[in-house]
Amino acid sequence: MSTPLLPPGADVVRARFSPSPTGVPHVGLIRTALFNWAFARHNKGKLVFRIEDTDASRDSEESYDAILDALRWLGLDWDEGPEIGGPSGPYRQSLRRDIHADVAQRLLAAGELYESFSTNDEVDARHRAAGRDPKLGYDNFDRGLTDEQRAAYRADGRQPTLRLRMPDDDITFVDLVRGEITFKVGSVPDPVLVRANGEPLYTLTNPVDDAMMRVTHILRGEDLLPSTPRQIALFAALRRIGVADFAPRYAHLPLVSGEGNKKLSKRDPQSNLFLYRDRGFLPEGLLNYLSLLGWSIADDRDVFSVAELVEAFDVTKVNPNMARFDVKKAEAINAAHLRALPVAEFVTRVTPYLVAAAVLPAQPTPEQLTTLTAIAAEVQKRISVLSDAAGMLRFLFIDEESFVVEPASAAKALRPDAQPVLDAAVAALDALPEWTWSAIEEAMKVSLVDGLGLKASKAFAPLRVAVTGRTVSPPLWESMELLGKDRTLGRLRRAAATNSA
RNA sequence: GCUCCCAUCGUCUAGCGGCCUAGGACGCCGCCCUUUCAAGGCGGUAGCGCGGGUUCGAAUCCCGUUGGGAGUACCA
Repeated sequence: MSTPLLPPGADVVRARFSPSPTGVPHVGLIRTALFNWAFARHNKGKLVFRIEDTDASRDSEESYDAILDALRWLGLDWDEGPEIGGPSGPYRQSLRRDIHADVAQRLLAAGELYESFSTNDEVDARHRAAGRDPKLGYDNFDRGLTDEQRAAYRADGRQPTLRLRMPDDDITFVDLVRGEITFKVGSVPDPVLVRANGEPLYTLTNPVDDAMMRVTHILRGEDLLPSTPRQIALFAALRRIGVADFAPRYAHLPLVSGEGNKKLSKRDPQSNLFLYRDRGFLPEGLLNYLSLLGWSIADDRDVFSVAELVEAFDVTKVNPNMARFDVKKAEAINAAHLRALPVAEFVTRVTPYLVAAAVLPAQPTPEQLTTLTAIAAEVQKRISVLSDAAGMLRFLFIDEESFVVEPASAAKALRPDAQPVLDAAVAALDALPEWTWSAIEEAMKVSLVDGLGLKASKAFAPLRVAVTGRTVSPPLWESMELLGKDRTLGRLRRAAATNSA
C-alpha cells in the first residue's frame, strides 16, 4: 500500500537544498533546508547542497556567503556542496555552463528540444486572431517549423530559444505530502530551457543537475508545484538520452506566511533569518520552531531537540496547508530551550549579546564573569531571547554615573508614596553588619513589611526599580548582594532624593 | 481569466469512520506559589466554512460550493 521510499533505480536517499543566492536568507528558505536536512539524516542518506546562480543579474556573492553563514550557524551540514566538494561537482551552477550546454545540445539532437523564434507579441497576436485568451501563454507554434522557416528567421537576425516539447498526455505524479496530482495535457505550454543568447535557465539546470547528482527526493516550497509537470517531462527526456537513471520523488512543503496570508517574501523584515540570530534565538530553538511549521513530533509535545527531530522526521506526515510564522510562539519555544541550557553554557551563549549591547566589554574581567555566572540561572528563566539579558543585567555592570532608572518603571514604582519605603530601606541596610542576600531579605522584611505594615509586593517594587532601574529584574536580594552595599545604598539614596525633589 | 494546491480554536497543530460532548501548544484570562516580573503548578477561553451524499455511524470518505493560496517570464 505504501510506496517504497526510493524511486526504482536509486539505491540511497539523496536529498538536496538548492537555493538561488538572491537577497537575505529568509525563514521559509531555511525551513526548506531544515526539512531536506532532517529527511536526509533520518533516512541515513546524503544531503546535496547546490547553489543555483544562473541569473547573474540577481545573484550576489553576499547572498551566497549569507546562506552558508546561516546554515553553519544552525548546524545544518551537507555531504556534498560548496567548500567541501563531492563526486558530482561543481556545486555552483554558474560553474556548470559547459555541462548544461552539452546536455541541451543532446536534447536538441534527440528532438526533445526545438528551436523557437516566436516573440511574445507574435504569440499574443496569434491568440487574439484565433479568438483565444492571450493569457494562455506560449502556443507551441514553433514545434512545426521547417528547416526553411528556421533559416529564414536566422537570416532575419533572430536567434532561437530552446523549448522542451511537452508530452501529449496528462502528467500525474504522487506528491509525498499531497498525494496524487494531475496536470491536464495542454495546460502547460512548452517551456524555454535555453535563452536566445545561449544561457541556460532554471528550467533546464535544475532537473539536469538533480539527475546528474542522483537526487532521489525533492522537498521544496509549494510555490514550485506548478513547475513540476515540465520537470517531470524533462526527466523523461533525460532518461531517454541516458542522462538520468530515474525520476525523483517530490514533496511540496506548505508555504510560510507572515501577517495576513501572503507568502513571506524576502522583502518582509520579519522573514530575515538573521533578525532572529541577532535577537538571540538559539539555533536549536529556532530549528525546533521552524520544524513545527507544517509538521509535529507528537500530539502532546512541541519542545524537542534536533536529534529528536531527526529521529522522528517523516516527510509524508507533513501537513499540506499553509503555516503562519508566529513570533510569539517562536519565542516561547526558544525560551524553553534557553531554560534547559546548563548555566555555564548559558553564560557562554549570552556573553556575546551582552558585549554587543555594551553591557560588558569585549574582554570581560574575571570579576564581571563571576558576577554574571552568579546571576545567570535567574536571568535564564526570565528571558525568551538572549538579547533580553542585556536590559536585565545592565544595572550590575554599569558605573554609577551612567546608571539611570528607566522612566516608565520610575513612573510606576517611584511615586511619592514610595518615599517612606526608600527611607526605611536605606536606614535598615545602612545598619546591616553583614551583606548577604539572606541578611538583606530579613532586614527588608522586618523594616518594610513588619515595620511599615506594607504588603511585600508593594514594599519591594520601589527598591527594585531604584536599584536595578526596571520593574523586571533578577531576584532583588541577590541583585543587591552582587551590586554591593555602597552602590546599593547610593542608588536608593539617589532615588529618594530624586523622588522628593 | 486559466492551471494547480489548501480548508480543525485568533495562531501552530493532533485527528487518517466509532476511542471526539474534538486532544496538545502559543496567546489571552483567573487562581496557587512567591521577593516585583518571570518560571512552575492548577483551571478557563476558543475550532471541525457551507450544502449535499455514502454509511448503522463522518472532523475523518465522495461531490458541489464558498473562501484562501500559489503559479501563469528568455526569474528561481
